[in-house]
Amino acid sequence: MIGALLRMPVDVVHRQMFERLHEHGFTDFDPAHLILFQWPGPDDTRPSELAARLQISKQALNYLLGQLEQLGYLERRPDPHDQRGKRITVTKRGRAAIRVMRGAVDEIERAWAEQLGSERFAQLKTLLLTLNQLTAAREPAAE
Amino acid sequence: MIGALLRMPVDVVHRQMFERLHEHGFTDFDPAHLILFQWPGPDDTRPSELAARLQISKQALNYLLGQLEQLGYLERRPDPHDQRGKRITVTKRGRAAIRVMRGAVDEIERAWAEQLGSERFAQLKTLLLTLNQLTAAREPAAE
DNA sequence: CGTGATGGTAAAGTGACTTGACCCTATATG
DNA sequence: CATATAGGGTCAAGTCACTTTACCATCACG
Repeated sequence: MIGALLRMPVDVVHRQMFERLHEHGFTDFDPAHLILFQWPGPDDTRPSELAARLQISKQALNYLLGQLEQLGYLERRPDPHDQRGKRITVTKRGRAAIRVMRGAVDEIERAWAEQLGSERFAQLKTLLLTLNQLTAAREPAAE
Repeated sequence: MIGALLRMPVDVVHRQMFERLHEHGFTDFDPAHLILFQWPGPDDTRPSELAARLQISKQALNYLLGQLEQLGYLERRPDPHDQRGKRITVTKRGRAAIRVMRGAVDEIERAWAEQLGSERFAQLKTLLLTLNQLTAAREPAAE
């Protein structure tokens, strides 16, 4: 049952993000694009590096990059240090969308802090953080 | 960043479940099937009711039910009280798989309780639970 | 009864992926 | 220097968990 307990807040965050994105006119942003903007975001990273981090194939990433480039959220430009490679650059529009998403998350956090009380909410965050660190220690991230 | 904090434990639970399922010979169980076995499980429910609960279309559910029936995890039998309807019945094999999944979750919970200390883990669960209740109150579940 | 709602299914389409094959450039080795 | 091998990226085709559309069968009701 802990699975549901954890899953539900994630859903709430996602819903809030899309609600706010929609309100701010980012109606072309798709749920599938979210994965790309997970912390710390795609700015100034190489596609293959990002694909590895996100645990999807280079092709799948490229497919999403193509959409997001066409929508004007980011650009793929040649890597100056490696003739083979590209680097992803988040555009102004992309940064604006990120701000909206971060704002939505902040909003949720404030609401939760208010409902739980700020010290209990701080506890929750600390507990989740240590849990992350503990399990991250046991499961070395893909290199 | 709270998104990542919440998402990661969910992933850990899923990975553990599939590891254990695999070890117990349920190698044909697919990640897509997981949604069907979310609490409280599909046993003795009608397909359309379950589809509504899971927020997917009746057709999508039926597609998954077909697979799981073929794999012997459950059966669709006519509803005795309604000639139109069916009822889902979890088979012996299905119940065995559920036991393995629940066991995997228990295992994770014990590990976390050990790492965080049992009273801090209890705190975490309580906090998540109240968070769920609070947000559930604000967002009435689909009827 | 018959009319509209409800439960289920068949068929076709969609889209986010995967696998496989390939090109180009970089790096290492003889 | 030459050549092999590895790494970064892309094109093409296939897969599969869905959705949309359309439809049949049964139920509840006036």
